[in-house]
Amino acid sequence: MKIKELPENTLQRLIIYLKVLEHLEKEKIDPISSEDLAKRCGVNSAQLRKDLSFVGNLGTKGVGYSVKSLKYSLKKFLGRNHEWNMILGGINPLGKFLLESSQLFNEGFNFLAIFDTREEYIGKVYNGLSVYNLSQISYVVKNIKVDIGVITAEDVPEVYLEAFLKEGIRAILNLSHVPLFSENKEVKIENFSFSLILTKLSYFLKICEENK
Amino acid sequence: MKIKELPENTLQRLIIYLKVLEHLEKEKIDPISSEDLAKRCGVNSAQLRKDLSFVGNLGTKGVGYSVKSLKYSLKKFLGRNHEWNMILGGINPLGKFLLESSQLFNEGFNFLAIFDTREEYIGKVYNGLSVYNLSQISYVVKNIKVDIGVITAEDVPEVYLEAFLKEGIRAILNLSHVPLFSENKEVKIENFSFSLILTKLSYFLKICEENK
DNA sequence: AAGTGTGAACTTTTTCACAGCT
DNA sequence: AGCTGTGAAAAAGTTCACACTT
Repeated sequence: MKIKELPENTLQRLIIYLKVLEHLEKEKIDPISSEDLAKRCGVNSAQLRKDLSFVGNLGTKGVGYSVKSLKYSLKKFLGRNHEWNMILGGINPLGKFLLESSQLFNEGFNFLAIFDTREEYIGKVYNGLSVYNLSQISYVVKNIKVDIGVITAEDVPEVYLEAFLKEGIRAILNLSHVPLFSENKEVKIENFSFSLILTKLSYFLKICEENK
Repeated sequence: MKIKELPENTLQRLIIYLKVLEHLEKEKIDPISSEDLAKRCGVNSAQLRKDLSFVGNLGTKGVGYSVKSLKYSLKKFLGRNHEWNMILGGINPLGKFLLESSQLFNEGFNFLAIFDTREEYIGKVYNGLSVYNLSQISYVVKNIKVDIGVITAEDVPEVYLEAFLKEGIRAILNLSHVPLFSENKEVKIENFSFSLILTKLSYFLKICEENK
């Protein structure tokens, strides 16, 4: 059944289901029906069941889903059942925030090193990690398997991307203000910025104002 | 032509086009063809032209698009041609980062007040703004038009949501770890967390490993 | 000659509705 | 009786391909 490729939107929703389930565990609601869970996730129940069918046959007919085991299945399916090694490109307030985030650490996303291109930052230590010169990345990364490269640098984000890809890093989170892309289909780049998501809201507000 | 409603994915892409155009302005490339711009935005040219057709007839046949005027049209269409007032719910490292972000400020997203439910934070000042008790929100917000409510609180994000909605705030950015939804179609809630976007990458990496 | 704007064809995603299990 | 899992139908989104403008 896993032949069909997972649509991007389904992936996004599966992650939301997981987040809501993690929250639900504390409320001792168990089992939960697709109807109930769907409502808490802002989707309809057919959608939720179809989405979950990509993961497997997880429910019990006539009963619903076990919160605990559904959460476990989703975590495993999403690759969140073990840890991932990350490096940071560019040290700045956002980078510092991520380095210090216990939430990310607890979810298995660990930073191993920091890189920067600006001389004045090389050698400084943040959250127990040294800042290395980006040009030295090959040496630093030689003995560790880096899974994810996070770019926070605002000056030359594309230089960090290039360096990361050259090291064979396939998964990139780009948090700079300029979206980055790669022709290479083996590489996955996620672009995010707060102004991007706030602009979605500003569009919504503009439409609201027009309809008055 | 504006009769048809804008698909969510089109909105997201329009914002990316805007971001790339802003970057492009510095490179003095002008005019630009849909082919060229599309490549820089990770989409195909038909998609880009179709997306832009929601905004209007912006190009010149046989020539392409003026970078400057396309940027301007997009900004206006997306509601980014003026300022928006925001309030923050919950003071913590992420909240502090957002308050201090000059990027957001420069793009017209301004924080006006901070709210929290925890006594020990009330009265403190961050980036020139006082922290008010959430229960006092009606008084504080009485004379200002709040456009966007940003929730960073990790303890009881739903309490902040409820308070914001009661004040008539229609646009919510929820950065807590638990996704929030509203039945009310007049309200737009954007849910985001770094672990959500990193989980997209962890899924990608898991699939990569399986195919080896 | 070059490149937009857009109906029409195609593809993907969502919703419906119900067979089938507990 | 209740609720899942899923084909089939409906809706939405993407790509094609070309008429048309500069």
